[in-house]
Amino acid sequence: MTTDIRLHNTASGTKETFAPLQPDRVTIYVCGPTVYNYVHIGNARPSVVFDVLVRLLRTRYSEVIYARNVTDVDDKINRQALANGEPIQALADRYTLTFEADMEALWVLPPTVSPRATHHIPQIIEMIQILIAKGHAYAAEGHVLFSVTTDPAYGHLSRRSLDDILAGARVEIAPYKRDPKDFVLWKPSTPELPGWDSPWGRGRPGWHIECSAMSLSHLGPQIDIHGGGSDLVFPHHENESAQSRCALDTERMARFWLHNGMLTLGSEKMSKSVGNIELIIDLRRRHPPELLRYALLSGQYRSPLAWSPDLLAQARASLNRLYQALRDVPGNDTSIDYEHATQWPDGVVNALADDLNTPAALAELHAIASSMNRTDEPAQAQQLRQTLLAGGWLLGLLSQPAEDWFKGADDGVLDAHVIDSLIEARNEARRGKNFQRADEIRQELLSRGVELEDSREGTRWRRVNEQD
RNA sequence: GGCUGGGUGGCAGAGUGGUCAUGCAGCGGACUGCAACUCCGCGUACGCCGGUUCGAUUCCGACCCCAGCCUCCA
Repeated sequence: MTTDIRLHNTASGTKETFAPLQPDRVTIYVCGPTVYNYVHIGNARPSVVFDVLVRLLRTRYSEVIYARNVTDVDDKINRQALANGEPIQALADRYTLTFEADMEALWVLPPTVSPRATHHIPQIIEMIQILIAKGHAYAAEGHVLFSVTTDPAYGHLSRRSLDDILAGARVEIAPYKRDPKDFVLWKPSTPELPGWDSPWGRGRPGWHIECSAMSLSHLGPQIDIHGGGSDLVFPHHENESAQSRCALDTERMARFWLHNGMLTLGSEKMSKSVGNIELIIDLRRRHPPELLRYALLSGQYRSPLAWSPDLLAQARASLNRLYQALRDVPGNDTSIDYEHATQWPDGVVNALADDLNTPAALAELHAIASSMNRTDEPAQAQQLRQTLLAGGWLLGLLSQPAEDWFKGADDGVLDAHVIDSLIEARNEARRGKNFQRADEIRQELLSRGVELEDSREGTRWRRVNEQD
């Protein structure tokens, strides 16, 4: 009897037991980045969090179709391209590639499909036409707008009434809108901007309709899970839901709406507009990517997470402990295919099944590591090692050899051969009881970022990163 | 102002109506030439005020504080 997967559904505000629409097939859509710059670590949270969810789902369901889109037509992209003096598409392509490289570095498995908005213009136009035909949208002055008052369920996701939304309106209302709350499905483009011919003239899609069309194209009219950052609940997901339901005559767009909390830096949401961001590409230069991933998973996904140097230092120490256990029980298991493993550690699975409780899951990894450290039965130690690695796989952690974690990339200052020869010199001194000389060498190595450990099997070393 | 979510020990962060989270840091011990690693043991906690209860950090109410969102590209 496997534990039910329970997920917090934004639409209901409660944890619900997960069951897909089809018994053995799960569809999941997550809003990816708008590619107009390098992404920051806050942008990576949904990718990492939903990567863990997909890993968990894949242990239970034979087919998990995961779509994570790329928004590659957007006014921010247009502005940035203009500022750079480069073609818009070139800029979008470039940052799509850097985003994918960042995700790969964070050990995020590639989604099943990574649809791009510009590849779905016909589907977007078709969806808009359906909405117009059904009376849910109208064209005005080259724009097409969604008429929110035609959707009785509008507001169901963010749980606010139309009155609440109106009361909060703080922007100038365009004259062509029938209702202040109506939002854009299509807008006209000037000749220098990206545009496509449409029944309403040359233009480009609004942000929300892109996701509705891509989700429909790849996953169908109703999906099991829709994920994204909590800042997308309103208006983005509310609008997406309205478009999809109204165009497709479905009761719900997604069975489950999942939203991750924001990363904060300096007690405020990490965001480009505020300027308090840490780009992944910069963080990767200073820290092992796995450490960044551990840090992201150290908090429950719905809570805000304060990004700080201390968070990284603690992630480093925690990973040291896990890898230390693996280092003490070497195994030849690099070729194991965890996607086909049959045994997953119950503690980790149960923690993740409870609304992706990654902190509890990490605690389970530490419990397994402690058992490994305590046992003196080699067979049991090996079994625990496999368990730890399987649990680590679920979280997307611990999939590199322990030696690689501790020794890291050659930093160009002190290569491994030099370190090994210094260690040999020190051990020669130790054998001659010249402890003063031995300690000098150890201190010399430490000052260059290498810490030694004398174990029964010999002397080991690891790099200590003062940049965490 | 409205709508969400949250306030746990030095830090991060789970969880529970009455025994333990976990990691880091700290303290004592074992191991070690000394360290490191590891092991054993220890400590400090549930924002505030009421209520329910034999008993509340956990349930209920008020209050205070914090974060996110409040649309057409912030």
